[in-house]
Amino acid sequence: MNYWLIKSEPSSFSIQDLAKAPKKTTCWDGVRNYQARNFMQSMKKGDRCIYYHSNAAPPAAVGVAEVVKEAYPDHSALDPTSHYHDPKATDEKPIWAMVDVKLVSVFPREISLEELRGVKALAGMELLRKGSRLSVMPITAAEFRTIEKLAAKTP
DNA sequence: GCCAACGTTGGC
DNA sequence: GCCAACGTTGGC
Repeated sequence: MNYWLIKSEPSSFSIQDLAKAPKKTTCWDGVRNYQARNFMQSMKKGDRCIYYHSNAAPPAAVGVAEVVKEAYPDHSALDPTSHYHDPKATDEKPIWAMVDVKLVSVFPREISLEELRGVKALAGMELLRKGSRLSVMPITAAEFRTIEKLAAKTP
């Protein structure tokens, strides 16, 4: 099993939205970055993802989701009315991919970016690199567990 | 293949 | 709203 961190802007789709979604599941569409797409394509069913709120006040790790469907074409790229439409995408070459993720848990408290930065065991995470903009990134099992433990205890 | 211009991300 | 960092585009 592999571990990942996935970003979403709560104003567009928050973890609370995921909790309210049918079967608490959503397709992770709209990824338009090749590196992030490639990471998504290597996701396996059962992999766990830290759900992270970007562009939030404060930006924070807010819960855990599970991959329930492996990469398949992102149909929003083919939809001219979609905000995520990509004119270069075709049925034969959809270019972009998405996975389905299901909510596992909403953390009892959010762990802000500021707090994450203060944790030594997390110092190697891509998320904390200056200028990091990747919306899907791998993390280690140790990092995943560290974040889970942080969420469970009061600061 | 270089690189300037531009658009986007995301923290603050 | 600002702006730094980055990715993409397109002229050459």
